[in-house]
This record gives sequence, structure tokens and C-alpha cells, in this order.
Amino acid sequence: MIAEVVINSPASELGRIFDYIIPADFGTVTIGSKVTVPFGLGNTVTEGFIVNIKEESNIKKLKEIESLTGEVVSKENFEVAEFIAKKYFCNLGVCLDLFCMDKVKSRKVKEFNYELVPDLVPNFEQKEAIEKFKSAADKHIYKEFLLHGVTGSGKTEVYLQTVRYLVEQGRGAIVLVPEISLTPQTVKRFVERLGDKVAVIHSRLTSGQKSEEWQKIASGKAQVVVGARSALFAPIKNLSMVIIDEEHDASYKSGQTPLYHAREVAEEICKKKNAILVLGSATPDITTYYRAQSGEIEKITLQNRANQSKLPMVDIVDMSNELVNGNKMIFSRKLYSEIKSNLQNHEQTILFLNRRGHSSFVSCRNCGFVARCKNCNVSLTYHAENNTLMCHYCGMKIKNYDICPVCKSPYIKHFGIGTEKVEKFIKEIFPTASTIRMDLDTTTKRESHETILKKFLDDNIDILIGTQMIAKGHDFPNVTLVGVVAADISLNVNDYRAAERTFNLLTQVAGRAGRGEKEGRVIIQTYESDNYSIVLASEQDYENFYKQEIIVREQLNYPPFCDIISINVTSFVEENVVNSSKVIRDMFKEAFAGYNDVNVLDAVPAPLSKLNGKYRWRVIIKCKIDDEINKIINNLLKSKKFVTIKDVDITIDVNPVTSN
DNA sequence: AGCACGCCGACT
DNA sequence: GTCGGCGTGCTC
Repeated sequence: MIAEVVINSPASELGRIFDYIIPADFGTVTIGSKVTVPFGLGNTVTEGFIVNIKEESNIKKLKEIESLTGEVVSKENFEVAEFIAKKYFCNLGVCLDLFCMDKVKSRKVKEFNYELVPDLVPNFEQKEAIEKFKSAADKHIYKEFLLHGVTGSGKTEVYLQTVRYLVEQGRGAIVLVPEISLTPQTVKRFVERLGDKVAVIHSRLTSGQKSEEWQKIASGKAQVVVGARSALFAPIKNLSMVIIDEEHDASYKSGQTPLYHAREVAEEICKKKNAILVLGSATPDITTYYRAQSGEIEKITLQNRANQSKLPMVDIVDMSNELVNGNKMIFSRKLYSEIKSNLQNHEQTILFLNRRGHSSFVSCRNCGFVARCKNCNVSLTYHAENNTLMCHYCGMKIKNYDICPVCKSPYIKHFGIGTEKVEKFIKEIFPTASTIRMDLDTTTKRESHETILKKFLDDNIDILIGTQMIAKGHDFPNVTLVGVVAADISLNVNDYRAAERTFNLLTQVAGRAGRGEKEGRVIIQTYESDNYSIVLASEQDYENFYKQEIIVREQLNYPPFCDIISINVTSFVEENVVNSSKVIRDMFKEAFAGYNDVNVLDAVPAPLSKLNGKYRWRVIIKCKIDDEINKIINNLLKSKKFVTIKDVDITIDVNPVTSN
């Protein structure tokens, strides 16, 4: 017998089908089986999947399948893989592989051992939400919900009680949380309530641990999986519900081929398996909310904080007024005095600044020289800790300049603030205050997120200084003050989602204050004190933010009113990227001639025009993608005429989440 | 993405 | 003469 095999490779040239002989001693072999095959002139052992079985082949020289790996993608999952391959313009092999155990090599992680604990009593709103989910799941049909709940409204409790109900009936659930909030604390809440019915999948598991969890799920012993994006593909039996917590989070978009979005794939999976999909967020994705408004998704709102604690008081401070009044500090007089009173009252403070390092750029006051990365088109960030200038994109480090490398002037100035500088300032102004910093530098070098957060909590550290990784989900009852040092950073980015991101981030950070008995205060420092995303975040007013933002999106024709297809072209040779992206642009333009609603934009350099030594250009197509448009693109990509200039890499990203 | 084949320069 | 640079083209 002959098997049609797709190779597990993202290379578009290998997206074809290859015929192989099924050795007679393999017995019955099913479609969806993962195999290894000898491939290419060197007979490299390569992974692939059987996609069809037939009697004969017109290929003369056939090789034999080397082995069956034992993994088989079910028919339903096979169809989901086909959906992903089609939607995100990538090879079927890599999509099928999503449903298989990957071989992760990572450091060890400690086991979780928790005592089981008796459900909390839900409040009225929570109870209503739980009942709605239960009755929808009982109907065994696909339905999608948006659980829109303010920070601290107890969404997790709603998930837990619904999942528990399903588990008691022998049904299964998948719970996705953002990469960053997959901490032992999050896991603990699920394990405490559901015991060994829960499997946990995250990136720090060793391959052995991961296969153990996978086995627990496949055998039906674990009925629930909690994990990041990839847990969506776990072999949960009797799947009744998928929960995507913090559904607006960017980590739900995969960073490698296939560039899928977990929300969109979850929809397909739930449709196939007649399961319900629950999207939870305090600050839903604009597109999700739009769909809820149109009635496509049922919206359930939690307006109150679960433990009765009040939402914090938020003040916006315009920093240009501070300057006018002679205050050159990075802290406004208001924030300064609030930090001071918090220190006196032994209450904790969080200072948020979404930029790590000390100074974001370094230049010579004499000749104007700016320190730039030689591999990437960005300026270097000064890190005082090790006296280096560092590229935040490729990681390149050089020693800090004492004198200007061009004109030898000693007047080198460091501009812009990062978390390192904030910590240094605090130590100068409040020498007795204890501080701890949490950003990429401190979490990769010294300690994990958990260690830092635990220290902050247990040792009652006065001030936590951090980047966006402090914004999510953590519960610190003694934090009564949150200071946003510079709210404009995420606003001044050339991206149509800048306002949405700023609103989300500020709302989430503000939500860290006043979760305990004492009331919380938030101070937002900005130079754009009347910007709607800042003002409305300070009022925790999602509804009105959405109303404003949706108008802008419609006027400028951005999602949800259209999709964005980004064709990214990179090469070490600048000329090749420029020429190739122009050729590609013309090919798409031709393919869509006569389609007035499809807008193929001119080839342009990417905002980050050089990264790791590679030049980056792109072609953006704006249109509402339907089956016909999808087919045209897929056909063009597969056709012989889709030729590009040598030495260029091309990737296609449907609705990218990063604008770089 | 690999890997081998093949056609030119540099070296023993 | 032949070793090896990488440009080109194929993978059942």
C-alpha cells in the first residue's frame, strides 16, 4: 500500500504531498498517523503525517516509511489542522503537529502539592454567569460567550465552578491563560479545587513531565487542562468547554509557523466538538467586543468586585505642568507625596513603567552622535547595572561610552527613563525604602517571576518597580498605591492598536491597587492628559473607550472592519528585499485586479527596518478575508509563478499582533 | 530547510 | 592536477 505523506516542515516548497510505500509488516495504518520517512538525497529522517492511503502511485522510485511514531491525529483534529493551514497560509504538516506532543527541552520544575479546598460562595452576578454556562454546556451545542468583568470581579471563580460541574459529569474542559500569568498561584487555584483531574501544560516543563501530563489527559484521568496557548491542542476527552482568560492578550497569537490565533482556532475546535467557548477579560479585544455588540457572541457582565472592595481612585497628573512649576523629577509632586505617605503607613506601592533598562538612548551633546545597534535599526539602551549599551531586539551589548566615539567629547548624555533609573531615583529620594524590580533583566538573570512576587508579598517590600509583567492578575492585598511613571510610552507607537494597548495596560495596572480591605489610589503620569485612552482607563470605563475606538477603526478601516494580511520579506541583502517585495506586491496586485475591496498597499520597509542584520520589508493587504480571497492567495502562493528573488525569506501573517 | 552535485579559483 | 568555495536545484 502507498501512503500520501506531508512533511513536517514550514518551508513552503515542501508543502506538497510525497508518496511512500507502507511496509507490509506495519499492519493497518490510519490516516493522521505521524511517521518518520527518509527524505531527500541524504535520506534525512524527517517527520511527517499520512494524509491518504492508496493502492498505486505514478511515482517510479518510491521509498518506504521508516517508522510509525505511535501518535495519530484524530479525524476531527485533522480537519482543524486543515482549517489552520488554509486560514494562515501554511503547510498542513506543521498544523497536524500541533496536536502531537512536542519535544520540549527545559529546566525542571517542582511538583505542585496542594490540599483540596470547599468552593467560595459566588455573588449574584457570578452565580448568574455560572448558571448560563452550565445550561449552555448542557445543550451540547457550540456557543460563544464574552465574560466581561472588571478587574477583581472574580472571573476565575466563575470558571472554576463551571469546570467543576462539567468534571462531575465526566466531561472535559480546556482553560487557557496568558503565558505570563501561568504561575504556581494560578495553577494552585485550579489544583486546589479539582485535584488530580487537572493537568498543567506550560513551557517550563521537561519533556518527561510534559508527556506525563499529556498521558494523563489522553487516558482520561485528567479531564481539565490549564495551560498557555498550546494547551488548546491537548487531547481532552468529551470536550465541553474552552475558556480563554484575558482573551485580549497578545500571547494568544503564535510567534512561529503556523501563526495562528488561539481564539480563532478555539472557535473552530468548539464548533467541531459542540463545546462552548468562554472569552474572559476586563478589557476585551475591540474585535471581540464588536462581535458581542452585534450579537454574534453572548455578553455576560460582572460589574462588581467579588470581595466588595472598591475600584481604586485614579488621578491623572500632567507632567508638563510639573515642568512649568519647576519640578524636574521623574515623579510628580502628587506621586512623590503619596509614595511618602505609603512608606509612613507601611502600605505597599507598585511603580509601573513599561520600559526596562536605565536610559532609552544615549547621545553626544557636542556632535549629536546617537549610539545605535549595528545589527538592528534601533538606538541602544543604557543599562547602568553592568555599564553597558544594549540592543533590546538582538541582545547585542557593548561597553558604555565615557567619551563620544566620533568627536571624543566627554559630554555624553543619557535620555529617557527605564525601570532601572526609577529604582535608582527611589533609592536616592527614599534611602530607607526597600525596593524590588521585576522586568526582563531581573527575571531572566536572577530570579523567576514567582520568587520576586513572593518576596514582595512575604517580606512586605515597600515598592515594586516593574514593566508590563507586573500588570496581570496578581493579588496583593497590601498594595494601596499604584504609580504609572509614564503612561504615554505605549501610546506613541506607530500601530493602530496603540490606544487599545494603552487602555488595557493602564486598566490592568490600576486594578492592582486596593484589592484588600484598604482603598487603593492610582496616579497616572502623562504628557497627554486628555487622551481618551488615558482618561477612560482612569475611569475604568471600557464601554466608552470602546465607543470612541470603534469610530476610529471604522474611519481608518482597521479591524474589526477589515483583516490585515502582512507579507513579510527579509534578507541580509538589502537590494534583494527591496526588489523582491516589489515583485510580490505586483503579483498580489495582479491577482486582485478588479477586486475593489481588496487594497494591496505599496511595499514598504517594516518599522523595524533591520533586525539581526536582516533587512525587513513588507506588503500589507487590507480586506475582509472570505473564502474566495483566501483561495486566491493560497493558489498564488502554490503557483509556479510565485517566484521571488533568491536569498529572501517570506512569511505571511494574518492579522499580526506586533507592528514591528 | 538540508543536502548533493557541479563548476571556478588557490594551492601542493 | 585536486581541494573546497557556495550557487543551484530537488526532495516520493
